[in-house]
Amino acid sequence: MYYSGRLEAHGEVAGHAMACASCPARDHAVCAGLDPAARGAFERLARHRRLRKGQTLAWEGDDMPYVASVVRGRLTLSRHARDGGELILGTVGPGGFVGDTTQQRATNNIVAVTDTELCLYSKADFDRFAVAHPEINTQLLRTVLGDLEQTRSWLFMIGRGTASERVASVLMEFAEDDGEGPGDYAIDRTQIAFSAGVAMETVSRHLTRFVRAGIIALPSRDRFRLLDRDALSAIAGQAHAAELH
Amino acid sequence: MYYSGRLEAHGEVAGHAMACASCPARDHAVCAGLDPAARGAFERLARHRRLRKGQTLAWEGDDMPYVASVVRGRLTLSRHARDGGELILGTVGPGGFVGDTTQQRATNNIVAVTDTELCLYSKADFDRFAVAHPEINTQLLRTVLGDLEQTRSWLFMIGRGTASERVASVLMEFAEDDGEGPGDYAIDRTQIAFSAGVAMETVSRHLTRFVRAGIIALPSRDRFRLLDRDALSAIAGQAHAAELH
DNA sequence: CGTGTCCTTGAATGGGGTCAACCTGAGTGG
DNA sequence: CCACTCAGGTTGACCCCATTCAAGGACACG
Repeated sequence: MYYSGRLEAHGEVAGHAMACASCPARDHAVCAGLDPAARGAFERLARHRRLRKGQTLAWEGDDMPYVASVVRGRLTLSRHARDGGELILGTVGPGGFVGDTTQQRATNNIVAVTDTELCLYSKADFDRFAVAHPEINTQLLRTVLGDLEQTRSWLFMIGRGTASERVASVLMEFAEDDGEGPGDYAIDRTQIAFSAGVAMETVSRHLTRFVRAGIIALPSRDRFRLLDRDALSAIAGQAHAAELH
Repeated sequence: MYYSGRLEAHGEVAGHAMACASCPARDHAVCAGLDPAARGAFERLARHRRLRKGQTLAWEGDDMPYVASVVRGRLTLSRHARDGGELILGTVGPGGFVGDTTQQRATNNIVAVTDTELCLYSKADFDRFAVAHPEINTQLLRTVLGDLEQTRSWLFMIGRGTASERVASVLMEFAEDDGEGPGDYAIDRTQIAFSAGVAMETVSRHLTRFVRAGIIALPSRDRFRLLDRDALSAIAGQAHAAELH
C-alpha cells in the first residue's frame, strides 16, 4: 500500500496542524533561513503527515509527486535486488529532505524506521516556490551535499569493508542516530543485514562475537548496549571515522 | 606533489584563456542558465587549469580553497584505506562540479583519468557570487542531485554485487564515458579494481572469462572492445540499469 | 499450549583474497 | 640490434570468510 495522491486516503493528519514556530527541525530543515514572509508562504504549501514505524512513504519506481522534509523520526532509503534482497542506501533524520523535483518517480523505497512526521510539498508547488525564492536552494544544496558526502563515506565502507567492519559501522550509526540514552539502542538483525549488505546469519555471528569480546551486550532481542565505544569504532575502521566530519 | 595554493607553481595555464562562448560544457555546467551579465561576472572569477592524465588536483584531507567545474576530460573521486587500498567513489565529466564550499578540506582524492580542463573558483568568490546570484544554486543543485543518485546506484551495485557484476558494471561505465568510437575503450586493470572494490587478480580472471564467453575482446593491454553489449549489461544487472537515466 | 516470528548455531560450499611464479611488451642503454 | 629491466598483467595454489541450507532455540501472542 502506498501514497495514492490523496493523503486523506490513509486517515493520516492532513494540512499543517503543527505550527512551524514549534517545529523541532526549523533550524536545520530546508525552510531554515527563509525570511518570515517567505516562511509563511512556504508553510502554507505544506501538508503534515505522520508515518508509523515500518510504514512506507514510497516504493522505488512509483510515481512520487511530492518531496518531503522530515520533522521527527527517521526514514530509510533502500533498493531491492531481483533476488529478493534489499540494500539500505542511507537514512534521513529530522531536518533531512527526501525526493527530487527533477524526477517524477521515486528512485528508492522510503520507509519509516520509527514513527515519523513529515512536511510534504507537491513538486510543482516546491518548484514554483524555488523560482520565486531561490534562496531556498541554498539550504537544500547544503542538505544534499551532506547526503552526498554521507553516501560516499558509506560506499567506501561497503566497498572495502569486511563483514565485521560493516556490522560495526552499522551499530555505530545506530548509536549516533538514537540520541544518547544510557548506551542502549534499538536494533533489528534484518535491518542491520540490509544496511551492511551481508546475510542475517552473518550479522548474528558477528554480534555474538562482539558480545564475547565485551564490546556490546544484548540485554534483549531488540536492544543492544554499547560497552566499549572505542573498540567498536576501531573495528568499524577509518571509513567510519571519515564520516564524522 | 599537490596543489600548493598557487596555481602558477605548476606552470599550468592560469587566467581565463578560454572564452566561455566556445566552452563545450556551457550548457550543462554550473554556469548554464546564468543571464549574460551574471555569466560575464562569473567568468571573471574563473581560473582555467589543465591537468594531464594521472595528475592529482587534491588529496583527501588537503586544504582545498577552491571548487571546480570540468570543461573537458574526466576526474575520479577516491579514498584510501589504511591497508594501502583505494576505492573510486565516482567520476566527474564535462559539466560536472567538484568541491564543496561548506567544507574547507577535500574529502576525496581528485585525479584526472584523462587530460582534463577545469575552471577553478575560489570558495570565497563562489560563495559571494552565489549570494548575489542565488540562481546558480539551482543549477548546482541539479548537478549534485544527479551525483547523489549516481552514487546511490553505485552503492547498491557494490553493496550487493558479485565480482562479475562489479567488473561488468565498471566496463559498462567505461563504455559510456568514452563516447562511442567503434566499440574500443581504454582500460586499466588497476583502475577497474579500484572502482569495483575487488583485487586486481580477480579483475583479470573475470576479464579473461568475458573474453572466453565472447562478450569482449582485448586487442591490446590497455584497450577492450565491446562485442556483446547486451550480455555485459545483463551481467552488470539491474543495479546498472537503474543508473541509466 | 500451540503457533509464528525472530534469532542462533552448525555444516557444507564456494567465491574471492593473497601469495607467488611467470609472462609480455615497452623502453633503455650498450 | 640485442640484452636487460621493469611495470603491468596473467595464472595457479591455497585458504579464509561469508553465504547458504538446515535444524533448533527463545519468546510473544492468541
